[in-house]
Amino acid sequence: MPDADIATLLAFFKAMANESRLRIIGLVAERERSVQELAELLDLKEPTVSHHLAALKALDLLHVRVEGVTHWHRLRPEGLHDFNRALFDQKDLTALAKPEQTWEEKVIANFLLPDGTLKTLPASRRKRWVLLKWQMSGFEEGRRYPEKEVNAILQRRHPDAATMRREMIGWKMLARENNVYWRLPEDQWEVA
Amino acid sequence: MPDADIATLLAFFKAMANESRLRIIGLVAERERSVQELAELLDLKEPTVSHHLAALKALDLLHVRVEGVTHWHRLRPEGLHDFNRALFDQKDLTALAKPEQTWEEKVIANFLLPDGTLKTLPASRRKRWVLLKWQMSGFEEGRRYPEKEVNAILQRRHPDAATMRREMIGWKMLARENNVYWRLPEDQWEVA
DNA sequence: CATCTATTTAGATGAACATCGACGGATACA
DNA sequence: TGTATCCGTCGATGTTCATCTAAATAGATG
Repeated sequence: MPDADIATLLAFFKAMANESRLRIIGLVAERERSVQELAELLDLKEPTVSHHLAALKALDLLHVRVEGVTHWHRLRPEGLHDFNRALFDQKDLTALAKPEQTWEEKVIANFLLPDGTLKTLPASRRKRWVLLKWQMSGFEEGRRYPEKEVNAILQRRHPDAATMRREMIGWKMLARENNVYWRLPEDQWEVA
Repeated sequence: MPDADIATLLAFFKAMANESRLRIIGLVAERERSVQELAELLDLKEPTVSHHLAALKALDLLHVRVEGVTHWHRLRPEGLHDFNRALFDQKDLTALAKPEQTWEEKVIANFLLPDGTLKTLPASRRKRWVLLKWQMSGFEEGRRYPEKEVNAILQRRHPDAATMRREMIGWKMLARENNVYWRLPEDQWEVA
């Protein structure tokens, strides 16, 4: 864990903010434990324990050794120490204030592949609007774009340029006349 | 914080397991902040921020300076460091396993009045079994008890000695012959 | 293959809690 | 004394999550 972004810390704290999971951590810190052993000690049903173990595994806090049908779990203490360092030096702490990834930024991050193109166009009307707004950075105000150029710009992100173009016009981000397009001022864009 | 009991840690993690509170911590780590300033920065209403600040104050994580009607909050970093030490030293960690008041101990605690007698005999078969096991500490192995003495011992906890006596025999904790009773070895007791 | 055991998945339920609007208390200031 | 500002309390509302039961999976064993 290089630096502590708020989402990572939040996930960690949520995992620890539960008595059952805390006690599981205590138990698997001592020695290997099976699911049913934990269930017995905690007075919970196996599915519940399994659920908690999955949460801890998702944070890479556990090591699992499978022996037949039995799963032996033990603590990976390095996992905890990573979080420890991430949290408690002051520099990282004030950084918690900054990283507000807004909802829109999260939407974009979620649909973006490593190569910078979009996985899909979201089904949700509002998310599609976010991605269209985002793509408007490809257009300068005061310039006129022939349809071929509009398509080329949009296809850098996703092949279905026709849909994106049409919706951009619907939201009044782009205007068209005689197959020539131009960017409208941002304060005239409609909002989702 | 002398040593990390599970309840204290749990309270701390619950406080941190929330994005708004984490971001508040980041903001008040930088400098003093008023409630409305935080509300603005977090895009929340004042009552919500007030609620979160109360949670952090309850853990003694904040310092508040009142200036007229404005409350300036800043982080008390020592607060965080206390929790840090409590958690991440290995000895304390496995200690999380111990404070198990086990389920059985909780059952006993729940049915016990301050004077050491039982409120009632639990309706649940399994809980009644726990309380019978617990009362077996009144009997020594290798000794023989006339019925009158058995009743006297049991009535120290609850007046219905007959029921308890009968069930102890059913669970093979006690054996009887000719109205004389004796304690059976613990590994022969049946379990609920 | 049939069966048993250890675990996981899926879906339902209930409790805890984050957030809000409405209101009230306190301080400052005209 | 009235009014504006800042904050906390209260009650309502919707969401998140811990837990359970039922059922599915998967290895072991006969």
